[in-house]
Amino acid sequence: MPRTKPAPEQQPATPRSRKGAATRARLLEAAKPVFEEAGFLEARITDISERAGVSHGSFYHYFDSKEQIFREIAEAQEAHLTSPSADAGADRDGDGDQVSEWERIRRANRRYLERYRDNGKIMGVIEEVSRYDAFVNEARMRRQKHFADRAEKAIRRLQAEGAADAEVDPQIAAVALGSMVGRFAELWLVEDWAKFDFETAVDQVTRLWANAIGLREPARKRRRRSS
Amino acid sequence: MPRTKPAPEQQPATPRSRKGAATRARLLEAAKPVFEEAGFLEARITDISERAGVSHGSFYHYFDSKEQIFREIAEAQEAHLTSPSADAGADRDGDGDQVSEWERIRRANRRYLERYRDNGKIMGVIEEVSRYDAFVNEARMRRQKHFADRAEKAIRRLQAEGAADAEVDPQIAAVALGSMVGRFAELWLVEDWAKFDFETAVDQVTRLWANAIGLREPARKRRRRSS
Amino acid sequence: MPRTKPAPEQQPATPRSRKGAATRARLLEAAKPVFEEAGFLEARITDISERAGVSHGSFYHYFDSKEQIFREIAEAQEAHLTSPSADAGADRDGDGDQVSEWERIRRANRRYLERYRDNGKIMGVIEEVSRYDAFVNEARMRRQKHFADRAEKAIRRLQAEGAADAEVDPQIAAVALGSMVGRFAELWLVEDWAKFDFETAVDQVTRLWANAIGLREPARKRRRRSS
Amino acid sequence: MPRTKPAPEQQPATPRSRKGAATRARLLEAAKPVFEEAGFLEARITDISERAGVSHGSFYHYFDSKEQIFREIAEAQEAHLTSPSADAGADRDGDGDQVSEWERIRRANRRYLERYRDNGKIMGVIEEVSRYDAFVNEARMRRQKHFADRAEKAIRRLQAEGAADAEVDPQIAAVALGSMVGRFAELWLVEDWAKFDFETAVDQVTRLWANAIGLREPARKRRRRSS
DNA sequence: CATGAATGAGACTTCATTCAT
DNA sequence: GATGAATGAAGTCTCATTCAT
Repeated sequence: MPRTKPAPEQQPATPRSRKGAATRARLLEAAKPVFEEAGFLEARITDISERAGVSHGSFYHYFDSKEQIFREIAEAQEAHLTSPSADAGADRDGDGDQVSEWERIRRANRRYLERYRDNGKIMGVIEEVSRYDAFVNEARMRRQKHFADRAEKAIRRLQAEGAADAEVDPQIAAVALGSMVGRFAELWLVEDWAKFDFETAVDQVTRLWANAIGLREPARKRRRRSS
Repeated sequence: MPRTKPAPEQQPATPRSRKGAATRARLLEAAKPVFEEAGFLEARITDISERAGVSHGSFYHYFDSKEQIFREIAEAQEAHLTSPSADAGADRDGDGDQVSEWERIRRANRRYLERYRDNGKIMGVIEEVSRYDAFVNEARMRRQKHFADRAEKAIRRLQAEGAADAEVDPQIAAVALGSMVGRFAELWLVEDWAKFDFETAVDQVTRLWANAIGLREPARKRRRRSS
Repeated sequence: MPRTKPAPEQQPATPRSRKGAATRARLLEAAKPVFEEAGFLEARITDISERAGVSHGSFYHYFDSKEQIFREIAEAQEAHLTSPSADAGADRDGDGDQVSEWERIRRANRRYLERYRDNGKIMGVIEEVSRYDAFVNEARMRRQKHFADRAEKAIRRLQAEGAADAEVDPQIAAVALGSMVGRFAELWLVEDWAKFDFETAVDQVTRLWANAIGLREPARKRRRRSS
Repeated sequence: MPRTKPAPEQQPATPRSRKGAATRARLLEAAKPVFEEAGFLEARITDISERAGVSHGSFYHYFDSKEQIFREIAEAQEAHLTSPSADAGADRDGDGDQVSEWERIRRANRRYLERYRDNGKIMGVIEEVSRYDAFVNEARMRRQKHFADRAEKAIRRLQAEGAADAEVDPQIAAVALGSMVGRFAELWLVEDWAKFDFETAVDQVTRLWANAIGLREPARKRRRRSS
């Protein structure tokens, strides 16, 4: 879909001095809210440089174009979305026991939805831009792939253990369920489809996911709704 | 997200003469492939009128703007996507028996995916434009709502019948599963994520959907894979 | 030398109406003096459209760029420079006799110098632009070739008749003598090297040319200096 | 024709230290190939300083502007073109005899063409720049004058000796013949008009020149064609 | 001396939209 | 109804030059 020129991979000079690096960072910082507020198309270079407190020309010292700087922002955002959880021992519960599969899914979903929620605005713009900028679209697809691959592996493992519906095609299920979470996040947190309680939404998405692959909810140690 | 001017609700003169109506139709016909090939932003009025064999200025006899004509196309497309199946007695199988719930879901999914597939290009553009045109976005949301409402009702009914997981929140499930099918269609049929066999994909999405709400696959009358 | 992009051969729409043709012509007319006064680099599109009394955008309705319109002017100028003499029977003198070879050379030189003089300003700009615009340079080279070819043929003929120095290489002589007249015209009429009486200059250049190829001045019917 | 600002005659600080002088020289060295490859307009200060291995800003320690540095290069080039022959006793032949007038002309032409050939690229750029930089144009005119003056004197002398066509106007002939050699060199060696054997070209140009002023080829001591 | 960050004037260009014919 | 000429706002981008460190 996206129809963009190949995009010259060469940035115009990485800042060589400390001051330069600071200015570049300032521009990036300034650009994000501008894009969030105005959207990609309406955002003007001037808005960005003005907000960063630098001249018009300085912008071009560090970035080739509006596309260029946005790509960098999108890239960072996508990386953030797929970065591993900060908390160590994420696979243990409070008691140090190995958490259930169900819980593992819930945690992944919660993490994703939290991060999406905290960056809803820019996520919306990424969705927009990815439709006409091949580079940004590619970054988005990489995110999808990342989650799909993880999901596919998990499904295969569970099927092998006899813990999941053998009739499910792991590849298709991985994309479809990734789509479910991704789009649900967008509708809920960007498009304001409805107000859902956060933990409820996490639980529900998790249940749908688990059900879908035929995972049986662990009998004991049932999780108590938090909110 | 989408930020568009209110959009004056009045079209510029509905054609009164037969000739006028024909020209208008010609423009609409011409616009679709132009948008498909160039995307919304790149498409120029000139391209459209040229393709329609009409002068540049004539365009403005019938449409206020590029947005205007696109909205009409999007509207039609969304209507098509949600229009009821053409074949009557869709809820009967070949033998005239009431079809199973599972089968009903499959048919809905197949219909949606078929229609998405046949209009993949323009669907992609709608996705794009809905990000910055409130009107188009609204049409898209209407579609989502349409499917969500139907799904929600069905889930409630099945839960009441004890045929679906009572723990599932019908409202959230409806959005999430609608998202699943919608986004899966986009990734598969617009973004070329992977090549799936059509019927296999339909079956799989159906299974995921049914599993997710805890629907049990009908024991007898099992459907034979077609392709 | 000249380093220009290939130059898309397609003009943006030949005017289809009489009015359009008039506007286009007005722009061409306006462009010439602007280039003459400001030179190519300093000339701004705005200057041209303003002088033509049309809006900025109208310019782009008819021409792709400053280069584009200049090329057309240069092309016309070069064509003018090489166009045949208007006066019929140019090869007869007042008495209807066939004119001498010497006289023929003089007439060609006079014609060239007259035309160069009458368009000195724009010729200077062409010299300039031809250094960095391949298209204009090509037009200039075509002019050189035109004169060189004619000269070469004449020299060969005269050598065959035994009326010219057999040791002269017709090809080299043609370029060199063409260069002599061309550059002399530029220095004299564009660079204001010195003030020469017009007819004297014509006579002298003719003499040098004729001498150079070893042509003998006709004994009788000697031309009386006019000025 | 050339329209440039007066050009402040004061250079920005002649380097006082040895290191400074070296840097300045490095910049000059670097500038020449840059201009040759990119032409004047396309050449950027950055290209030059980069090639010289100096920072962008340093350039301005030594030169006021792009014009400034080019002028210096052009000046040097013009000086080189008009500098006297290195070989002493240039007016004697191998036997120590005074060389003929014809031979003297040939030597001057050969020297000029050799030097032009060895610096074709930069000569082309000088031709270009002289069209819009008064200073460079002046240097070019000085060259022309230099040769014209020498030629004029020679012609007068020969006429006085009865060895040249008395009807030739020495002043006009000097410019015209200088133009002939200058432009011929440009067409041949810069514009690649055609491939001529070097010595043949020298001979031919010499013959044309000598013929043009009515010089008789020396009867004896005839030169053997070398190549 | 050297560095490289910062500046900003100013031209080009696009194309949706208007309007006279 | 149809035509296509005319408009002009608006933004992008370049690069020589300045200047603080």
